[in-house]
Amino acid sequence: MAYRRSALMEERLAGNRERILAAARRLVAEGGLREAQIAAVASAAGVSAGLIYRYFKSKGELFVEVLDFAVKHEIEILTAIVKGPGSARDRLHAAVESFTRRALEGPNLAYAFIAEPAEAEVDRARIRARKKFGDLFKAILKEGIAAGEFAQQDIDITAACIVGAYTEALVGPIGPSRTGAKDREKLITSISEFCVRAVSESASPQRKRAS
Amino acid sequence: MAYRRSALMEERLAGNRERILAAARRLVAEGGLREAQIAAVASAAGVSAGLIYRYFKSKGELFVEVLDFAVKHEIEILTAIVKGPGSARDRLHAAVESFTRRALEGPNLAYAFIAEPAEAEVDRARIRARKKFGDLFKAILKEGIAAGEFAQQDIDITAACIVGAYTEALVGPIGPSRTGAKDREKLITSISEFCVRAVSESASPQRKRAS
DNA sequence: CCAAGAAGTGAAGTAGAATTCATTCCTTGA
DNA sequence: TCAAGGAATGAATTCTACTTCACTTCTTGG
Repeated sequence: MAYRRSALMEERLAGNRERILAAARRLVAEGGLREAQIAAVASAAGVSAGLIYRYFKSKGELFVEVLDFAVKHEIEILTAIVKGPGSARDRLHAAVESFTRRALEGPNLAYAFIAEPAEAEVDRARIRARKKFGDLFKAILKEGIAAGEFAQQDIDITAACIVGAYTEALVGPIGPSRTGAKDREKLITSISEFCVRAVSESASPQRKRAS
Repeated sequence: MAYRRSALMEERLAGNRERILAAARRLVAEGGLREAQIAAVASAAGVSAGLIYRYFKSKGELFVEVLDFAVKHEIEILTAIVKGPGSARDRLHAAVESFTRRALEGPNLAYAFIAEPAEAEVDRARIRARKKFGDLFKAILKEGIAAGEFAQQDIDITAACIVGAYTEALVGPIGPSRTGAKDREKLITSISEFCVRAVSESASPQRKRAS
């Protein structure tokens, strides 16, 4: 027995792992999953391509971890809003606003997580993430409907519509190129207001004909 | 000169072309662009992979044609609704309902055409298509806002939100993917109503900020 | 029926990325 | 200091598609 992991070594290994993850995160944020190839990640992390496979079973697994990390952060923030004070309407508005604002700040990260196709594993992780986001919205919807703030509606479908609405509205601006900071605020506000209106009772009755 | 295309032959060739396109369409509808590889299309069309390149310059060109075909059909139907009679609200409802109903008949086709990224050429075609859909909704929105039926809002962003909402609810991971005909009607109705509510003035005035 | 030439084939060529693995470099404990 | 064995390397391999092309089959007009 001439070799055993020392605490120092253990730390160094953990450092490697973290550096690989950080590099992957950075590359995705900068250029989307497209640009985040194993060779590029390795080079950015200052390790060899082969080493990545000592820490992660596959490329997919690495990026599932990257995605989960970001989603976890996102969910924490949104959960705080959802469980926080205020009317359902205000919280819904705040949640959408918060999400879209951060999405616009790290464009490609959001794009990657929302729309960019990837390995089957990553896709599955993305679906889990979307479900989690949907669940948060469902919680607000349930309360809002119970409180009479929102119109009667199917919360599953509405939650899907909300996630879809802000996703689509974001994908345009964050996919191809960045939008100016000025338009950005407008975009954030418009999306949030769209979502709030969408769940609220309409002013004029649904039946109403052109007047 | 011992060979010249006869009318019969001409017809046969056109048939091949059509069969290739049909196979591509079917594969996309079933499994998205992912599943629609040249080899698979060839096999589904009953021709060799090589033959496809006699009819289409590249994979991208083939799928641009597939996309354009579907979009053209869709646009025609929606245009008729948009330019038809009725209040803006009714027409918006009808347009979303019409689109979602048909989308449910071929789920992934809609998704692939609206959301799934692909070859650069296909992406460009997709962006054109999206713009066309967006323009149709924008036309209704403009009229509805002018007529006082809808709330004041940014029509570009709203149009994107509408497209995103029904897309996600139809084929996204949150919405139900395979449902019975009974739920289907519910889904169609819920989505359409969501969209109409989303553009209409809310019953209770909306605060700009939680105060 | 035959030869010219198009239609059609599908295996080989390519290309871009992921993954492996023989080899080298390090760390550790005796 | 040394050797055992893990850590790290990166070129070679594998994988997965698209695309080409040398060859075969079919159609046509004489």
